[in-house]
Amino acid sequence: MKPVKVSIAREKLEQDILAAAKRLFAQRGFGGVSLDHVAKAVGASKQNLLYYFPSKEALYRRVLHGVLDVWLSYMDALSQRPDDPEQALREYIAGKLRFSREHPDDSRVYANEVISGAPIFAAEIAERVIPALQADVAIFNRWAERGLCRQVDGRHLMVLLWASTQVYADWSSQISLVLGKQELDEADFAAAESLIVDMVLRTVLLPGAA
Amino acid sequence: MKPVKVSIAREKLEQDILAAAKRLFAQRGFGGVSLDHVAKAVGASKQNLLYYFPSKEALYRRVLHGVLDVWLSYMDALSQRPDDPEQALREYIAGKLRFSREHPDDSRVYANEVISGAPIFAAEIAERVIPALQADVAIFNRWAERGLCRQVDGRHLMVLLWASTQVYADWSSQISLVLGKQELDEADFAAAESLIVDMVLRTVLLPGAA
DNA sequence: AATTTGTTTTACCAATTGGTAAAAACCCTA
DNA sequence: TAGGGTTTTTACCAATTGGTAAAACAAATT
Repeated sequence: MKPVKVSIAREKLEQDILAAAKRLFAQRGFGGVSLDHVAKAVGASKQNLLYYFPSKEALYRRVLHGVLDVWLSYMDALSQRPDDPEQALREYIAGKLRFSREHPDDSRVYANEVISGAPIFAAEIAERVIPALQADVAIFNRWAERGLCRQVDGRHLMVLLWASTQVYADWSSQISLVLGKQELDEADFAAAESLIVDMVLRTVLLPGAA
Repeated sequence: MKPVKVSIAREKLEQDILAAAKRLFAQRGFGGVSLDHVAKAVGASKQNLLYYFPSKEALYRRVLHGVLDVWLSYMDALSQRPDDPEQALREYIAGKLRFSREHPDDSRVYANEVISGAPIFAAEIAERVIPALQADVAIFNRWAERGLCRQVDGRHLMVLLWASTQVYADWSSQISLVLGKQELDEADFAAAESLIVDMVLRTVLLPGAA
């Protein structure tokens, strides 16, 4: 078994291509991006790009795979605090909003794929996202059973959490218009976080809890 | 001033083209759709299509314009009940979810445009959506002033309402996976509505109110 | 220095892209 | 039924699309 040797230069160009492709796919979707766009964005030739990624779909899959890695890495906050729903939810929401802030293009690529009906990534979503989600839902249900929180449909609650946090990445252009500024800043994300946390805790926590 | 005479056939084909274009733009975005796709979908030739719509962008603008009409028509529920926040919000949420259910492609076309940064429709969004939104926010603020509801940032609340209702159109493929069914049905929308209404009312209504 | 391996460039390709020009067919009314 | 306007078809076009084949170049190994 030969060790896979990869030169620094190769690694770098490959990463550059992936980064440029992510930005373009986020903005224009799969169909709106040509290999030539991506190649020009990194100062390489289309044929050189095709040496690294054998087809446009292969490139897209690689981008999407990386996006899903990032997306999922922000999703395991619930399991970190299995006995404290309030803190767990606070951290989950904060994490998801941080994802929107730090990785808006990842969010947009993902959103584009999902809006299109996930023609290419349905299988991987089913294999990787759904189990992660079901784990989170299970945590909810355990809290409810133990009397730590109210009974709510965890699946719809998760959908609502995704929607209300990722909208600050995917819809940032429109939200900027709404807020009357060029782009969203820290204060906007803080305001969003406090509203979402407030809503979710009011809904999920027991009336008695402070 | 000649009366604009339009034959039935013409009207029909034009509407067919717009409908097919909407479906395709919803699924693949602007860049992912070719005039030939649209033409084939309605059984016409590309050149015939270009007789009705002089360019691809013109077609897209017409589709988007219609989408915005529909989108806005579901947005004025708040002003209908200026003295009853609870009922107004219930109806607003119900209406927005109905929009997601009845016009998912409109929602997706709009989402695609916004995710792309609204390159073509930023001006029209600023002219038509933002005023409508500001009117809604003003209604909120008046309620709060009159002591009918709690003080919340109406702009972020509206964003949250858009996000949590439209996600049931734009992300229906993923939500279906989450719920383990082929497509969303009435019960799913009812569950979503009850959760969203519950959350929003808990957040917006005064503690004293029933 | 020669050879192997890895990378980039040059030269193509057929199909598709958005769009134009003009001829042909259609339809209504005088 | 002839004419005029409306709609559709035919015939193009240059540019771009994703992709292939092979030659040229570069880097490491012997």
